[in-house]
Amino acid sequence: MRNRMRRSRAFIPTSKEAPSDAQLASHIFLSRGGFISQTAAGLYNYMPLAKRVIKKIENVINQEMSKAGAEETELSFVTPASLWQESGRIEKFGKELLRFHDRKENLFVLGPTHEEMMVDMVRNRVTSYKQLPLNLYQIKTKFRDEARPRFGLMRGREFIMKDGYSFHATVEDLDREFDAMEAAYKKILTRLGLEYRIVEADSGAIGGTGSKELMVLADSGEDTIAVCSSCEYGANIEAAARGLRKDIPEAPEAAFNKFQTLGVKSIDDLSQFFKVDPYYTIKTVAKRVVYEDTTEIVLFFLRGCDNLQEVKAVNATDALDIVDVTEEELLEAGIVPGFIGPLDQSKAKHVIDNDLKDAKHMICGANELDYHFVGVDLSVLSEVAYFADISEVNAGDACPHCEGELSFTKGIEVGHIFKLGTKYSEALKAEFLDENGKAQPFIMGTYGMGVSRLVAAVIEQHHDENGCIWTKETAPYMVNVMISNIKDEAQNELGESLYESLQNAGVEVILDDRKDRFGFKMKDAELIGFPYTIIIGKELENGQVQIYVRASGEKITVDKDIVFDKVMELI
RNA sequence: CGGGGUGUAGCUCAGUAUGGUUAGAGUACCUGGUUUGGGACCAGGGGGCCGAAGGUUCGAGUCCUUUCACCCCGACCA
Repeated sequence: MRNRMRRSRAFIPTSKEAPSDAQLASHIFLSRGGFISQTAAGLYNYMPLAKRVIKKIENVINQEMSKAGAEETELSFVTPASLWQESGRIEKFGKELLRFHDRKENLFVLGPTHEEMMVDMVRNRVTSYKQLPLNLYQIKTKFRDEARPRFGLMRGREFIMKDGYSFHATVEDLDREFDAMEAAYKKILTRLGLEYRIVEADSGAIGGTGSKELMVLADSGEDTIAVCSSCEYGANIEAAARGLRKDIPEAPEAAFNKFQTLGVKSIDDLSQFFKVDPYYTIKTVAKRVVYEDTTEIVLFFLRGCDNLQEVKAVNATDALDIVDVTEEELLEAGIVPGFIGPLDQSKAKHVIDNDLKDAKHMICGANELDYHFVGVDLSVLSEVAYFADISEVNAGDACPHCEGELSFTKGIEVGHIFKLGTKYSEALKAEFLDENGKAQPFIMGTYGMGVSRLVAAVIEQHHDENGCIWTKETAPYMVNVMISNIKDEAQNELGESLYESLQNAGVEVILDDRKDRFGFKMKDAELIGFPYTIIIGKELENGQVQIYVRASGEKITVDKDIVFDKVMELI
């Protein structure tokens, strides 16, 4: 049977040059390799090769979800805004929600995630604890009108995501399912051939607990994650915790006193002025904290050697957002920039880092121009002040779980799972009757995985200067049969017969039967990244062909009669 | 959403300070020929509303105004 998986007939528009705006390897090679084409900011067409890769990733996800007992669904992409009003998220999501009216002037949004839709589908249809648990998912295009889409498939406005939602009668059952989903996600990433890390994360605007992100490790990743050198601990820097500090510097002995410190404002100046380690100084970060309808100045206090982690700060203050504050605004509030200390609780709300609880021998601002206190003992504040974890971990800090050390690495967030609890089921009044006949809101979990982002992530982790290197489970074609010179009868004949026998054996194979020269076709094969290319060329005179292994770059010379068996063995 | 940049051939870009033949190059494409183990060579050829609208001018890719799009830094981002 003849088919069209011939390079001479296929639509695979490769090119030597990448779009001028492409920065990431995945963006460059997916564009050059004829996988994707851009239509507008953050919008891409998937050309045949990309579509094949996407299908392969989806297959792996479907298989593992099926094994884990989850059922596939597909919800409408256009969703009524009324559901978003019901959950209260229409305001929170803001401009990322693309809204529009239909001909009857009803308001709709393009689904950026489908909690509301899924809960709406299930409510009043699942009404008894006997019907639980339930795990439903879909793989579908999502749309988020990102303020700044970038990096090709990595961060588009339109993207494909697998989003799953589970419904439970008890918290224990949710915990069980959550662990099962984590295990399934690990299997998926392992099968796709990715090196990854599961990290603790901030649950963000969607709310919930037990938040974990699946990070594909790559230098180009947008997220910074802290990982332990000896145990499994890993966390997004937004949520990373640390153990007790071991090498505490020698404390400066001094009785409580006020010192004149002319013009000494920064931590650097301060530690030099008093010749003490910044560990014993108190850093103040003043911010304006934004709530739904008000804002206020909040002072965050940390050890001089630490930095404020803004996501933690937002969580600690229960705020919507945190923005910078100007010196003028501080002065207006009676606060003296450069000389702020935690001993005056009257001017603004204070949040003190946990690591400062009961700290002694400290140096801090005296809330008076050009004066600092030394020998400060913060235990006086233990009962009155508000303490929280607001500091960002540093490389070299101790692991919170073992004797190891934390270091930073970059990751691409390809999955996020967390426990929603009853947030949406309560808002949408989705309830079931429990064993006592009492109405209870569903206890929910949610499990997301970025399919189109995974396409990019595979390439970020697997490429070289010549192009893509697809893993076995992601390759658009496993074998590329290349006829070096199509005018050569013998080469042609062998190419055609190998092409056919591999197809009959169920191998995904493409035949490069183009009239181009050897070098051109090799470069093209490397750019696209087929795992194996059978080179039928000059060596055929000696009855031999070569198998080019894309990942290693090696060329295995084999007798033409055993090449089929050899390939079947390799793949 | 703030700050900046760029729009000229399918793609990558010159040309715009100082307005003036028929708007260029490389690459890709078509024809013919030579070539066939690392993105070949020779010859010929097609391809453009110079992002859009308005204006200044005898004359605008070039100057002015408006607008749209795309990109970069930041903010944002289940």
